[in-house]
Amino acid sequence: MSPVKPPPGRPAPAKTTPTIRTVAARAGVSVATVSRVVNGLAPAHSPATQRVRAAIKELGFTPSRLGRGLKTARTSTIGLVIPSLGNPVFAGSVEGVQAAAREAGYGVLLTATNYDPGEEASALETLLSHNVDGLILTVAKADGSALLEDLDGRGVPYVLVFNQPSESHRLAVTVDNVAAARQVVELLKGLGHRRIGMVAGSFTSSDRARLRWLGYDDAMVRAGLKPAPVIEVPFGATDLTEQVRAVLAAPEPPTALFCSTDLIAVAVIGAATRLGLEVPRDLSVVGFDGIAVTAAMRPQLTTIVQPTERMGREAFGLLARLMAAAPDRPDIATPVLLPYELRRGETVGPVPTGRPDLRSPQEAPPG
Amino acid sequence: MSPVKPPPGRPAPAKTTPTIRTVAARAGVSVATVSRVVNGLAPAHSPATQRVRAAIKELGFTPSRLGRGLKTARTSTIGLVIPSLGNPVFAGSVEGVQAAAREAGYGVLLTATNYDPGEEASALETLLSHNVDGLILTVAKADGSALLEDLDGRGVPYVLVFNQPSESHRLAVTVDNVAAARQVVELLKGLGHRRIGMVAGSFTSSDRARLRWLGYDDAMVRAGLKPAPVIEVPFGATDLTEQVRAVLAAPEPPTALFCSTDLIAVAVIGAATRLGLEVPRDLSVVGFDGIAVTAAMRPQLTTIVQPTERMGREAFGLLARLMAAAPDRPDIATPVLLPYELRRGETVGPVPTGRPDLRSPQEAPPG
DNA sequence: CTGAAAGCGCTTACAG
DNA sequence: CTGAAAGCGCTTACAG
Repeated sequence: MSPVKPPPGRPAPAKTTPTIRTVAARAGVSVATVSRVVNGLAPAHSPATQRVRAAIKELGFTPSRLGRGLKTARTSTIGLVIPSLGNPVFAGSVEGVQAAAREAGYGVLLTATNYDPGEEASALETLLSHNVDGLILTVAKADGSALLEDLDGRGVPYVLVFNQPSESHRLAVTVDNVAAARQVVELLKGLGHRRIGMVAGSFTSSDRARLRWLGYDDAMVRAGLKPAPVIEVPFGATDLTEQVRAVLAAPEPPTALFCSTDLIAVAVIGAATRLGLEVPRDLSVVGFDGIAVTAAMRPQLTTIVQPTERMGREAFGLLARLMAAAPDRPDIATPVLLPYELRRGETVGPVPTGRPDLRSPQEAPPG
Repeated sequence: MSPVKPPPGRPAPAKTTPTIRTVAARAGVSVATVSRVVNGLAPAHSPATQRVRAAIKELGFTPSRLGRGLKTARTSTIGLVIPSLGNPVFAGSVEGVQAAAREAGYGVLLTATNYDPGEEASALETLLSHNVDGLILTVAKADGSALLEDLDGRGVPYVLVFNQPSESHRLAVTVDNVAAARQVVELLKGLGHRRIGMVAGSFTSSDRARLRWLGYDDAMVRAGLKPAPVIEVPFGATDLTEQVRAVLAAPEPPTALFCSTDLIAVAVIGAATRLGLEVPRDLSVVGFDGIAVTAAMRPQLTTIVQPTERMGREAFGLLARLMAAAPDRPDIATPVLLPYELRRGETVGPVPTGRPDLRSPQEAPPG
């Protein structure tokens, strides 16, 4: 009566997956011998080994990770926690982690937390309940994080990416956010800008944003310039017209805006355009991250390019060492600060000599 | 001699993870009872249950998925295969899958194939070796795929995302790519465009690209217009200046370009800008996908917006039904075609009346 | 060089 | 309602 039947030629796929026992029977040896062959612990050319190899091939046997894992307390699986895939900068590190992990025979269990510190804890719980051997994390903040303390206490190996902890015992792969931000300010200053503002993602969701602000603030002060109050915007916001209008309508508006991420920079440029300004003629804009799409855009975004894929790869490398080391020797590896690159792009230019006045009538200066 | 010692206050974290046996001993019951309590099979208020619950809490016990998995042949883990995270359109579906999976207590093992059909097979092997309960895939092509045949043969439950197979027995969550592409052509035609070109990602890496071209071709013919030969570009290319120059330097160059993805559209707009053209004044451009960053850009990209996160969620929903069903009843679910939206944006306009001549001198028309 | 046996942490008929 | 026991697929001392 069933409307669709499989073609009669194809028999029911009741083929049960072969186990080590099936293989042993087929090869006429014990399961121990099969296990040794699979793990490379058997003599390479003995007749028994030959027969086992043949049986494995004929049966298409793959050892179950569950059985193995139960015995060895290892799953060859790591957990990866990131704020969001919506930002391609994280996509880059995920690809790096994933590629390195695959080469090493590890699986990657992925979770996104949507920049919500509350979700971080539950994501971690989920991953831990899947018996991951280690973790690679990008969290809201690395310093004084109860979450990380907890992980330390449990003795779970982990490595941070993007986070830049001040406590050096926490392993992290990142760039020098402070130095990079300083360099942005210096570039802008070199172009003649004195009033440089900063737009940043929410500090409570991103210690990187805060670090970049620190670098901005420091460089401004050193250069004898007055840092402007930071404009914090929520992550994921695509329309920043009102924020940009507000900052440009101030009495002494900035001539350049440093954004803590490329995504914010794109939104700022979009907002400026909508307000009738042209970038960089009327306003210089700099981002941070170096996501691919900003290289294709015209004008090409000026930004700090992070080696995201490499960051992911190196993070897995560190984690692998950690997982291989005895649990009481976590000092086997040290934090990694990777080089970044300031891509000059086309969104910065000299100080505008005059530009559309965005102040609303009632705010216009006397005269 | 070790330079850094843990503070003496904190004892060595030798705390061994509690097992079902530990809990049983603590509560003075058998492991069977603990198992029943954990799985909600014990009487809710019996004294034994109470004691077990207390012991679980005191010990911080979480059942090992390895032990459970060995018994039940389930890992509560699914595999997710996508071409690349570099394209945010996939990031969206990944987030959807991941969120739905987490809510259902499933872990998601992620792998990217870099649009390489060869990597698809090895990625699948890796995932299967991790004993995933099911798979969600975006592959190069769904029709006549040896990979999918193999999966069918093995009886592994899987659901496709983005792929739009013509064979209806393959479960997929996608949009109607052909219809959407037609709609783009109709929009352009309504604006007066007659010479509409198409730039597409490599057909061999993406059956979606081919389907969108099919829709384009069909709509052109129906409208009495002449379809131009498709310009295939490799995935991941950010500089399309030469390709765009070539197509616009042709004798009867297109006045509008339909791109099979947003990322390609962004690159095409960048190339046009570099060539001294203004979009949409000199050239109309339409994308496909609706990735977030194109909403922030000015001019805002005209594109087909796919509900990517929802696609991911629905895919997991289908897979969950499949995994719950008996292996011989795969007909429990049917393919899902989700609605898309044509976002008008700002990159399309009327046919240009005149624009910079991109033909090189030797190609200039006589006179 | 190879095998018999114990055991990793669970679940689940089977008794009682 | 609860427990004793078998067994899921492996690995690994321990003998031989």
